Amino acid sequence: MTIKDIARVAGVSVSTVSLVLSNRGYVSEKTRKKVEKVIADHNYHPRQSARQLASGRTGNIGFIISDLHLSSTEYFYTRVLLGAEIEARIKDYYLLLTTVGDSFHHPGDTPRFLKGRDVDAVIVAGGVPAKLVEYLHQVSIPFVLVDHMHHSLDTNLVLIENFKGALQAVRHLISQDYSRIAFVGGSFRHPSIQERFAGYRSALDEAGLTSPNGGTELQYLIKEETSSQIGYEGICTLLDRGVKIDAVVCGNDTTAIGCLQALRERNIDVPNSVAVVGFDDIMYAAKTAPALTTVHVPKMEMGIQAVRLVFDLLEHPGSGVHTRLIHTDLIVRDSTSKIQVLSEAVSH
Amino acid sequence: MTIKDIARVAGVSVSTVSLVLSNRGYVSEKTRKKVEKVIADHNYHPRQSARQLASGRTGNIGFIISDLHLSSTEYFYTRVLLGAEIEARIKDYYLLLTTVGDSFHHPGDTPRFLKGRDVDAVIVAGGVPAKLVEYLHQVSIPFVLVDHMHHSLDTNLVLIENFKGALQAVRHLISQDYSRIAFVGGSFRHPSIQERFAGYRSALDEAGLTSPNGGTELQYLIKEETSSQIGYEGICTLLDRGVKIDAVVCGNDTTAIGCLQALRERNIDVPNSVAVVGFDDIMYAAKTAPALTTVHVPKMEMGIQAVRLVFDLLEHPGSGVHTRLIHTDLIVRDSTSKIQVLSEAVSH
DNA sequence: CTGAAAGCGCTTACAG
DNA sequence: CTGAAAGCGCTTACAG
Repeated sequence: MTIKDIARVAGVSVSTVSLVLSNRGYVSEKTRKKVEKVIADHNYHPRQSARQLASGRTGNIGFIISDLHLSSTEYFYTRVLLGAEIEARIKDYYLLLTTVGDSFHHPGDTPRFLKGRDVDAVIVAGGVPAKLVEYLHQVSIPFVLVDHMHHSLDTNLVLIENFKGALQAVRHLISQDYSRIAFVGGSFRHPSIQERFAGYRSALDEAGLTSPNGGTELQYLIKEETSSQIGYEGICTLLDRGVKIDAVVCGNDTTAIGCLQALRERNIDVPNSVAVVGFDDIMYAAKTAPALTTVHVPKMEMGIQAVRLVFDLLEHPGSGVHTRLIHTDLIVRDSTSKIQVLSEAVSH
Repeated sequence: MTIKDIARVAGVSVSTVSLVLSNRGYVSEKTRKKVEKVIADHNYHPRQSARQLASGRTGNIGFIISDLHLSSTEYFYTRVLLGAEIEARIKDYYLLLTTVGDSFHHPGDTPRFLKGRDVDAVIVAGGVPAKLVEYLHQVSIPFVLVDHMHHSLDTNLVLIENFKGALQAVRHLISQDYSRIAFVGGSFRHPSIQERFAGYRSALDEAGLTSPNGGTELQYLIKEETSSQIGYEGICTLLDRGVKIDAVVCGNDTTAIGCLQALRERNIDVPNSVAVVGFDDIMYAAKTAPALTTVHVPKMEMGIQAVRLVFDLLEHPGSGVHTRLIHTDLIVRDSTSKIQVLSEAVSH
């Protein structure tokens, strides 16, 4: 079945069927109904490739994510992708997924959907090489960075309330009478981690808890990709230095899980001796022992907002760059609740 | 730049350029070189949509996964997807991802890439409604089921050595002097779990460990989707029944993590009082306390094999159905190693 | 081994 | 509000 067949059966021209299909232009109610019935009766679906070729639009959105993010420690961007997929489906767009390594050189590393221009726009999730962002900018394809920024280019963004989230987490710790609050985090060049760290410091300042030397003895900051390994090493390093801490704020949940592991191995009670706070609220955060207090980030919502922003860009070209902030919430669980009965399964 | 421009610059016909592009037919070495140079010089890439329309092929593979698998407890199929993506890229195919719910009715739930026939073939990862499989069969599109089967249809398959894996896991437990070996698993209708359970029972039979009443008092089998919650409840149920166990084999790692949590809360020492074995070797398996002994399943390899099988089907239509078995390996970690020094961080 | 030409199934000005 | 026709950029028999 082609559009021609539908036109013939419905007794109208091909143009009219096309107008009905794309839901545009002026078609009389009567004609529309008639055509729609024939389409439904024959279970007709236009061929995407023909539409693409004729219209010059692809109906695809490229989704770029780093190898590391997708394949190692992160259970974060998968959910962003899922949200994006669900939103894209509404407007009948397809998501074309690809991964990039930690270096980028055109054309060897250029995602193939960019070479053939098989996408109308691109979503970048998480950290990628700056050169890739510059390339996207240079070829002037509409694109959105999710949970990532370029140091100088002004781009469309979907960002998390990292600063506020960390601030609230530390305020919570302080309200629970913790005062020697450390920070452990990897991926320190990632803007989200930097902002979380900044929120942490502001909260300490605000409470007058900043130590004379700036509190650097309480900080373990590493450039490497965030992981549980870094949390493990972070705690061990601080303790081995003899630093007195009664709480630790982590760059994200994965890191916090490593902290919990190290504390467990050293028989340090959480939360009575040391409290632990994560960030992201990945699924495993609720499964740790004790269950992890963390800052909830609505990951699917990030994907949804990214796709909506893409549609806006496509519909209103030349409207400048836009930023959408994603709201966070502190989730208080057992890892920061000092007074508790041990060995009791209440989380179920 | 279009194929016409390339032909003009190279001084050949459009047909010749097309032949060079698709790397088919007979083109003289000299002509080929000449054309390839022009293509490279102008950084020309053919428009997919035009190729698709003219050839009748889409260059896309549909990837279907259930909502539950992608969005809840599973960190398994994401890796299968990644492997598939990497392999598809080699032949310049795109993967079109979609999720399906736990019921399926045509046409409401039909993935849109099937409606418009935007894919040449389909990969189904994990459990999906039987009706969806029947629909794929009925519209006679080439498709491969990964880690899943239909009860009566004969389809192309990529399967795990579940039986052998479970058999080896239990043999290992027996060699470590465990003898009261329980099985805890969800998704009991899923063929992989059934096979794992069958392997477990065969190993017990083989060792003469089967109890008079068939050992059902050692089994906790649930139809619900596999999760850590099920592992938690499974252990609690068995213990509350007063069943004596010294080891537990789980349907998968996620379930095993729930078991570990329950045992920890009841202050039952793992592995000295009870050993725990998982299946899948998800990333978190190495991060649990104690680290989880499990059966390694090469998840990316499953995706790679699925895509290769798809290509075979596309290249050799009518060659019947094929099954590819994915090899597994037992990974022995701390959760089954009775004699160990406690509180020592050796896994790093 | 190479070229001329039809055709894939749509969209989009344009004319009426 | 509707129709006729050009055109999107390729592939593929077919002829030579």
